[in-house]
Amino acid sequence: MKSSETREKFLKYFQSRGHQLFPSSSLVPQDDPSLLFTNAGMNQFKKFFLGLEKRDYKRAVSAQKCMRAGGKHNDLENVGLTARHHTFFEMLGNFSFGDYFKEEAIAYAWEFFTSAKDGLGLPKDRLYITIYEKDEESFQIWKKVDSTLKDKIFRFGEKDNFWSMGETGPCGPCSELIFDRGEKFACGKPTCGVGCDCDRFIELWNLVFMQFNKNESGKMEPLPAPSVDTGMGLERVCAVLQNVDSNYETDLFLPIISKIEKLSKKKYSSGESGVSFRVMADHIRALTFCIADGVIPSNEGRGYVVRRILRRAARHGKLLNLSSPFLYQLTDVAVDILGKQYPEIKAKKSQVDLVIKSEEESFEKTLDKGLELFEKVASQVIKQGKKVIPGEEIFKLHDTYGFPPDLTQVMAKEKNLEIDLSGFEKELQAQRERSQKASKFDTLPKTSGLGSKVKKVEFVGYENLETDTTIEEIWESPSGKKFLILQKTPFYAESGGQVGDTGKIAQEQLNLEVLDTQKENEIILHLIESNNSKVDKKIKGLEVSAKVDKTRRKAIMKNHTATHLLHKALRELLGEHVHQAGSLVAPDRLRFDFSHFKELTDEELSQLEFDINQRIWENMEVISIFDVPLKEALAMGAMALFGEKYGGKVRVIKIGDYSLELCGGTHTKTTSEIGIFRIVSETGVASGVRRIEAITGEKAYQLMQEERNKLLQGANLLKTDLDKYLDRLETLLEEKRRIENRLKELEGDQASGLAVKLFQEAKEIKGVKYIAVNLGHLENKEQLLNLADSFRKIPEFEKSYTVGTLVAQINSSFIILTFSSSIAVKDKNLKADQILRELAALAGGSGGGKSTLATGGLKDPAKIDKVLESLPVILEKHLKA
RNA sequence: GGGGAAUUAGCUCAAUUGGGAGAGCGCCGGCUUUGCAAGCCGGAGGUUACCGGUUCGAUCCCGGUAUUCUCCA
Repeated sequence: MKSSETREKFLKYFQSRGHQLFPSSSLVPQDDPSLLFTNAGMNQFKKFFLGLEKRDYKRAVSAQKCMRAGGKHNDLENVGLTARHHTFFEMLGNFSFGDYFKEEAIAYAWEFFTSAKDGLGLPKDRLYITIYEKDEESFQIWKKVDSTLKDKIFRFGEKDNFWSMGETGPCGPCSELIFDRGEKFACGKPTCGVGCDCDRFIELWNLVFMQFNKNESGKMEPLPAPSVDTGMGLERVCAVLQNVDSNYETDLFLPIISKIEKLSKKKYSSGESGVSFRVMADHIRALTFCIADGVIPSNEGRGYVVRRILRRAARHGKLLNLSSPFLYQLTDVAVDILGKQYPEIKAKKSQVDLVIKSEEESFEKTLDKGLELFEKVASQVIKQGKKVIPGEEIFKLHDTYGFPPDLTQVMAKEKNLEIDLSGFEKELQAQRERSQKASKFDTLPKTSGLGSKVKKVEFVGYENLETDTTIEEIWESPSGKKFLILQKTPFYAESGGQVGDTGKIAQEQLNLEVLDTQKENEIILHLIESNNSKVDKKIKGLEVSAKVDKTRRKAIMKNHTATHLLHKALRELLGEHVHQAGSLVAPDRLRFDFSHFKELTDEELSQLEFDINQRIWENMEVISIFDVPLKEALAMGAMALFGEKYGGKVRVIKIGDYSLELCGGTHTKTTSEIGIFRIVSETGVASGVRRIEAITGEKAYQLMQEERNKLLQGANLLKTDLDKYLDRLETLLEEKRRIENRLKELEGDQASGLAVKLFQEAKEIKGVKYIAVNLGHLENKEQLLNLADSFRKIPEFEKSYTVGTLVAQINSSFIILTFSSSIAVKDKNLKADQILRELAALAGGSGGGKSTLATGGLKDPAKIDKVLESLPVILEKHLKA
């Protein structure tokens, strides 16, 4: 059975049994900071299970894309070595939100697996069941569903068969369907059986029964409406159905492997020599999907996971003698296999290719750098007559320069060197401990538990900026922040990049300043000053008026609408590969991050600014449309980030016929309200991501005023008007250059004249000429050095034994310089730096330099004469020695 | 979140223990030569990322900030 057929059958089976079909949610979890990647089908339904959101449907089915790499579930290291570990995989699942429970879930699962008509038709005799040891109920149901199972139900403890969402919250027993792949796959241990970790008894489907709610004291209370969450790994099931030994031999992977064979001109084998093929086949899927979902390689968080996956794949490609870049050529096949089910990878393929290719190229650079360092290290080891590269060095190459240790090993072998792997491991372990220690105190934000006390707060702030309402609840966060919750509110809570509103909540005896507005799920929290003594439980139920700071909010609205214009203008100017990668909408500025590969040119930036201003002048209407079904919105061509909540209804912001975007934020009524749009900066955020900061309205006007004032001041200084500003400046600069050159020339002449004069007047001691002069004030050190240079240009100078000392005052400091002719250094050992140090010491100074030229400073100006007089004395001393 | 590194001309990179900021490519001008490639000479271009400290003196040493790379979580 083809994989697409298997997936299709699953979705159809449950759809025809009242389950709503949900498309896969994004690999980037929405509103869930505790999760690096979406790693199970239930992620997108978490809110329903927690009862935070209600929807009309009680049953759902989905094929969910998942990643397990980095974080708690980390399969990265195993990928390629086993038949069944993946970074990216698909999870098929059916869900019940307080509707059916164990009985139906088990019956469905059994029927789907064993029925040849509606289901997969798996042979019953090869199937086994596991349950939680204390879950008698499931045991009875399984027996009832099929009496032949009686002896094939195995009980396991909490570790294997009890599931929980976190420390607290929903939890319950689970039951797994196990398939026996036969003797051939057994590990051979005497203990081998159901539950063994080897490849014989593999878990195909896990049914989770959410039955309890674990509260903070650890007590488990029965849930009023128990739920079901199931997950089946598509890749495994396909391996079984296609009767192949490994997931990699299914139609989900084989075409990718064939393509690698073609590119590398090497043959795949299922054994150890096939590792690189499997790693690449797995990783290219992960890369394609991650990047399509907007995760771009970077050096932190999930972007870093993607970067590591890419590099690992690139390394394995190199083992097959492929020459970089090559990975991006594999996305074709991945898209062929999965593009129908997940259209986003098809839509973003060209962007994905670009990202992969440029990342491969940058890895290549990293390797080159590392190679150089390796050569250095290796030659040092050889020079020391040693045979082993120390672990510290391997670690440094890896830690600082990203040079993989396995590559170090290969390189070392070529030079007949060994590497100290255990030393490397030790260093790595030490780093791990350092990191863990540092992040120990970093606890995840706890939820307030408010959900049970307060229901959804009505937001009236799209239309009104003030309203009368009542105080519903007061909540103090663990860190001591105080929040008010109102029955309804005009305050916009921070979301979608738009900052929270500020303002006042007031009543006759009460006047509270709202410092910020946040939200938790659908509860809007108003942050108020915590030192206000009137804030206590007594004000609960009080009728108040809530007023948003109007000026601030209006500035925010201008910036938000401008952000939409910017997004659209960028796509028109640069291309469809531009996607939003984050944004900030504040009262004083807006910041917009987007995917793009080059710095924007000055021309592009001014074009962009012009385009947006033109939209403003066109006075386009900004319309918000509420409660549009997502599907419809997308059909209208609305821009949306993948991973918007599917199935739900959304709000769409339409600006004329120009821009259409999903958005919950607040906007101006027309574009002309924005007034002026000005780009302030364009910078890089990460590779492939650019950032534009801009200002609007009054802020932009202020900037223009400031700029004009600066120009006028400049023109004033240049004694000209703005028209001739540039001409005047150019002339001035040209003039300055000419004068500088002329000055240099004159100074040179002067200096060489002075040098000749001083050289002629030089005194002599024991066959060595010496010069000691106080030059008085000089402009800069350059002049002093020039003079010293001028001596060298006198032909007789370098033929003579000459030492000179010059002192000058530059600004407030006294500089001493000593020079020595080359042969004086060579034949008489009269080193300028040495002599200088001795001289300077006489006036509390110090200095240094080269043997022919040295400079230093003097602290005591009264002793300058003494210093100059001492030169012959010191020379004499040196000549004697 | 924690560690390690890097940042010098438009680009790629130098600068011997702290002692006058350089090369190659590119750019501009001139010359030479006319099959092309090029060659020769000259020139412009730098707040050595930013801020502070130590020092007579900092590209170099120390501290902080920013950005990028890299490893760990």
